[in-house]
Amino acid sequence: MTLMAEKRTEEKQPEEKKAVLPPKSDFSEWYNELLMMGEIMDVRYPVKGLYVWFPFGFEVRNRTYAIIRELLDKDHKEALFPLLIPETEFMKEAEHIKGFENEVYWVTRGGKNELDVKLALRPTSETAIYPMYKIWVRSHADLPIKIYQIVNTFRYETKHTRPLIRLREITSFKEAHTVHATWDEAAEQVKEAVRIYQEFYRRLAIPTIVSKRPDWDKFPGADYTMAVDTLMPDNKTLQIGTAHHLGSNFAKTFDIKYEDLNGEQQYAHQTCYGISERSIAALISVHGDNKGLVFPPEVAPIQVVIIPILFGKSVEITGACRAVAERLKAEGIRTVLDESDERPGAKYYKWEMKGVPLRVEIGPRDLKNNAAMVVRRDSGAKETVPVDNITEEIKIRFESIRKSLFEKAESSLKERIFDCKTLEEVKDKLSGGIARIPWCGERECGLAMENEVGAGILGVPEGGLGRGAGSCPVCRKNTGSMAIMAKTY
RNA sequence: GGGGUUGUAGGGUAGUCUGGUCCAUCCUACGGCGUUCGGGACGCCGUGACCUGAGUUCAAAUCUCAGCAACCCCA
Repeated sequence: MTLMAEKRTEEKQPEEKKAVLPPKSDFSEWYNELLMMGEIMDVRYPVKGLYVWFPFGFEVRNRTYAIIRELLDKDHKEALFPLLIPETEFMKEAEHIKGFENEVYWVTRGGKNELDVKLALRPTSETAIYPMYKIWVRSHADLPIKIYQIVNTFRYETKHTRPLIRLREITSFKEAHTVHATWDEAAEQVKEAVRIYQEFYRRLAIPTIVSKRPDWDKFPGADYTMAVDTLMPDNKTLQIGTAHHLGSNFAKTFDIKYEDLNGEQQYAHQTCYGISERSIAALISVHGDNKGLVFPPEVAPIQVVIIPILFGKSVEITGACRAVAERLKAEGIRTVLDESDERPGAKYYKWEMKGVPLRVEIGPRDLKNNAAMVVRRDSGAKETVPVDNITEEIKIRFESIRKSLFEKAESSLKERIFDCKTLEEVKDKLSGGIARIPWCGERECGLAMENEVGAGILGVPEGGLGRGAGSCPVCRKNTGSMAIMAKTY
C-alpha cells in the first residue's frame, strides 16, 4: 500500500509542477479552464446556463463591443427597449412563436398576485420593439429607421449550456432592427449588415464564412437569413452573427404602415441582425494557445507589460522601467509595470495567460545599451529595440500582430475546408472541419444530405466558396452551387 | 428527448467499493516575514473543504432517496 502510494506521487511530480492549462487540443477542457485562469468568466454561478463576467473579461467584452458600436453608429441610433414583453404582443406572430415558445421564461406573478397578462423575458426583441415601430412609423419620410440595442436576453436552453456559447441568459445581445419602404431596400440593408459584421470580425482578426441559411434553418418569421460562421479549434463551426430579412411579415402582424408618395398606406419592410458574446468565445478560441489567451492589441485590456529584471537593489532599472511606462501611457498605450515580488519567469507565464500582446523587459544588459527587450505574445519573437523610440516600435508591432493573427487564423480555416463529391467523403471529413459539396438547393435533397451525414448544411457561401461545378449527391442534377456542411455548436 | 458518470479548501485531487483509523491526503493558490530575481525561486509561519435536504445507523465524506449543479455518450 505504502509502496504504491509513493510510486504514484513520484510519477506525478514531473508533469504537474504548477497549475497548468490543458492543451488546446483538448478544446473543451482548455476552453473552460482558460475562462477561469484568464479571468474572463466565472463559471461557478449556481444556476445552469448563467455565468459571471470577471472585470478583466468584461473589459475585453466592452472593448470588443466598442468596435461594433463604432461601426454601427455611422448610421444607426442606439436605444433601449424593455426586458418584459406582454404575452399579447409576444403571441402575435405565429411562426415566430413556434420558433421560441419552448424556450421562453415567463413572469407570472408580481409579489403575491397572479398577473392578468403574463410577461415574457425577451428571447429576442422583435415583439418588444415592433409595437413601438407601429407608432413611430407614419410616412415614407420617417424611413429608414435603423436602431440597435445591446441587452441581455433569456432562453430556456434544454441542451448542454456552455459559457459564452450556449447560455440561458445572453448578456450581450447586440440586436439591430431596421424599417424600410421596400423589400429591395431591406435586402440592401441585410447586405450592409453582413458587411459590417465582416468588418467587425476583421478587426478582431477572426476569419468568417458568410452563407445563406437553408430555408429550414432560417429565423422564425423571416424571408431569409444570412449567417456569419467561424470554425472553432475542435472543428465545429460557431455561428457568430446573423442578419434576417423579415419582408413585411412582422409589419403585417404588428401593423407597421407608412404613407407613400402617392398618399397610399403601405406595409413597411424590415430587417434585424444580431451579434452576441459568441464573438468573445470566437476571439478567445481562435487566437488562444497552450499558454493562454492571445488578444489583438485593439481589444486587449493590457497592451504592454513591463518586467524589470532586478539584481539586488537597482534603482536605475526601476527608474528606467517607470520612465518607459509613463511614456507609453502618455501615448494612450494600456501599460502595466509589474513590480510585484515574483521571479521574471513567473511573471512571463502570468501575463502570457492574460493575453498581453507585448512584453517589455529591461535589465542590466539593456540598460547599458539604452535598449529594451520586446517580446511578442503571438509569435514569441524577441527583439532588442532602442528605448528612445520604443513607442513607435510598439505601435508598429501592434499592427503587425493583428495582421499575423488574422493570417494565421485564416490559413487555419482554409486548411480545414474540404472539397467533397460524395456524402461518404463528407462523413469522412467532418471530424476535420468543413465539407464543401455540390447541392442543387432543393429542400428534400438538403434534408436528405443532413440526415445521411449527421451534420447540418450551413448554406451556400457568398463568393467563390459557394460556386463550383458538380452534381447534387442526392438527385444527381448538375449544379453550380456548393454548400458547406459541418458539425455545429 | 434518452442513457451514463460525477460533486471533498479559490483550483486540481486522495479517501467512498468494504461506515468507525479522518477535528480528512497531497499539489496548487492565498496571507505574513526573510533571502532572491534574463523563463514557473527557496526557507519558516499561517488561512482554507466533505453540494443541499431528508432517511438508515450506536456511528455517514463513505449507504439510500430527492433536489441542485457539472461532465460524457447517443438521437
